[in-house]
Amino acid sequence: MKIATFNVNGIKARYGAVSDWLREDAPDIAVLQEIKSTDEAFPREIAEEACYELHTHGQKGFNGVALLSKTPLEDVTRGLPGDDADEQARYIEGTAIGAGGAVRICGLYLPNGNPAPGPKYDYKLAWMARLEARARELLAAEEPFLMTGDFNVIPEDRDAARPEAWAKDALGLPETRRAWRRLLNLGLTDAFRARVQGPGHYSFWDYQAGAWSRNDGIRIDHFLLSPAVADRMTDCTIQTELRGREKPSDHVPVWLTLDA
DNA sequence: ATGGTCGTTTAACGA
Repeated sequence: MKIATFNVNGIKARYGAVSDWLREDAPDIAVLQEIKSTDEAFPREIAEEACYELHTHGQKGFNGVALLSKTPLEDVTRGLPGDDADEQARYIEGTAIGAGGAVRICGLYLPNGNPAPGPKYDYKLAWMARLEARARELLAAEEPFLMTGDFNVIPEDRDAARPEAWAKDALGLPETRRAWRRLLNLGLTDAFRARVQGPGHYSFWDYQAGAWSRNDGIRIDHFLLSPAVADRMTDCTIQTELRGREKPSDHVPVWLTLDA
């Protein structure tokens, strides 16, 4: 089973790119972020024409996440538990039933948090604490799961071309990295880092200042795997090539392959 | 130190 996460930066602007990607690369499950669309305005035919079941959790103009699956997902839920007043569409879960067993897919678009310090950074840290609580629940239930999406977290210096440029940014601040390590310390696996240790592997390049042409990137799109799912991983790769195409997103897909 | 680029929505705001 192949699962891909992709921050598309607007599903309408990326209609052609995402449509081509689904047909050519055919993930079994696609986890999308920043659809920037309401559920009603989402172009459903992008999924239907490529034979995907579609589940969206959108809002007008900003944020928004989606799950696309070749086979039906069970128990789809929307929103991250822990704050009933949170109106931002950043989280969706569904259970995939594969030959290797059931996996709970948690798709997320973690808050950017800039400027830091400030209320937006407070919201990011509170959101990360809620994500940790959700991970604890799933671990306690012994439910195999993965959390994937745009985490807006640069885990370590090797995950940025210029780490010094991010040291005081909400994506790279020590408190952000501590919250990330709390997730790892629960026993979750950073899938890409379990496969590749070296520097120079990124998933985002800013549109500005020729960041892509200078390979001035950061790795912020991740897969975190529960122990049972980590045991099933056979590969994890970044589809860097997509960033060089016409009218790209500023993020590229990250892929996870599980046995069966 | 500033501005540089996109997407959504149409004057800024978010990233």
